[in-house]
Amino acid sequence: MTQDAVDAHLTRWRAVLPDLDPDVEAVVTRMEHLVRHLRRVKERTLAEYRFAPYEYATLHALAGRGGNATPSELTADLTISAAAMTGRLDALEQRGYVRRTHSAADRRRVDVELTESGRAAWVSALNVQGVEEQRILGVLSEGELVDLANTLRRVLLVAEAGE
Amino acid sequence: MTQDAVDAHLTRWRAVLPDLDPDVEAVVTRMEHLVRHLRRVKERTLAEYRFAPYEYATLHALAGRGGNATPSELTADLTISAAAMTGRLDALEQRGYVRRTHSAADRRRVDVELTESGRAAWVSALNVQGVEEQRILGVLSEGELVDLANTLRRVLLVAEAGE
DNA sequence: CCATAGTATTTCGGTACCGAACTATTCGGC
DNA sequence: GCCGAATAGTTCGGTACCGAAATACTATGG
Repeated sequence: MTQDAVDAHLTRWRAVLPDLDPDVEAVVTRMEHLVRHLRRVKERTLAEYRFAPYEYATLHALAGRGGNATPSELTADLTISAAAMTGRLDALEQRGYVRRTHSAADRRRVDVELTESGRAAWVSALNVQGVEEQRILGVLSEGELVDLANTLRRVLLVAEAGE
Repeated sequence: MTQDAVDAHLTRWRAVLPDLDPDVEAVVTRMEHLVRHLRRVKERTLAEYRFAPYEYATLHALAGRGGNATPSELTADLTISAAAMTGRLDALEQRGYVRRTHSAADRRRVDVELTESGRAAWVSALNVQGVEEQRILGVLSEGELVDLANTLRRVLLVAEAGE
């Protein structure tokens, strides 16, 4: 079987740390590599659409809530600080992708709305998303892919339970 | 089968984007969640040892090279900018964890050396690493774990080939 | 050997982020 | 109804990062 970068990584580290479990380490490190790979490809794609990753992520979260949300909701969805969200919305408002209005019902709150131009920008970048995911996971058969998804669910449930 | 956070995520997004492949999306999103989960647990652990994540990562890279390396090597290993590495080494030198000396052979170069105190700090934090990885992957049998590692290798090889 | 090109590292200017302090508004108990 | 506690959002001070310019040195071609 051909070696990947993680096999090399493991060989190197086993010399320094003989005690680590090679299979556990291999699984964790491969997931880290795959996630980073997809993130990089995504960032390159977004750059073509003149998007910073955080700008796209914010529009994506807003679109996921139907184009209307409060800063708090977006802050929670993206797990960033409230201060960071203020900065992101300032920039997106500047570019005309979102609109902020004080809520009439509760004047502490702000309603963030995706503009037409914001939605158009999001969709155009979205349409090329997922291509790389399909490409790399396409090496697996449909059955293998489903098995993989189910195996990862079992692991994630343990992770979530330990929070 | 019990639902995890990703099942909920998928249900929510399929309403907005009917075209996405649920199995591909499930695998990718679960890997992202697992990697983030492990990163968070690790950061919490490191905080107990008064380590910022980037400080530990730098010592770890240095230890992985036997305790001696140049800033360029560490920069490449961690894929950060050279400027960032200068800042990290400044901080680590301040805390007495590394020592910088001008290389005698090539005076442009700097030799970074892990001090005794630096190695001790690294080892103490290292000893509790991997516990969470073992815990969540412990739900799989040894055979399932090996299968998972091999499946991910196949996927990662495709990712690496596409660079 | 000298000029030029190349390399290793640091410095500089600017950005996104976080936690904490602050402002404006609403809620809850008396 | 009023006052203190709670909540939504923004502002502020500080940090780690990046890309580019600067610095210091080494290699190379004539």
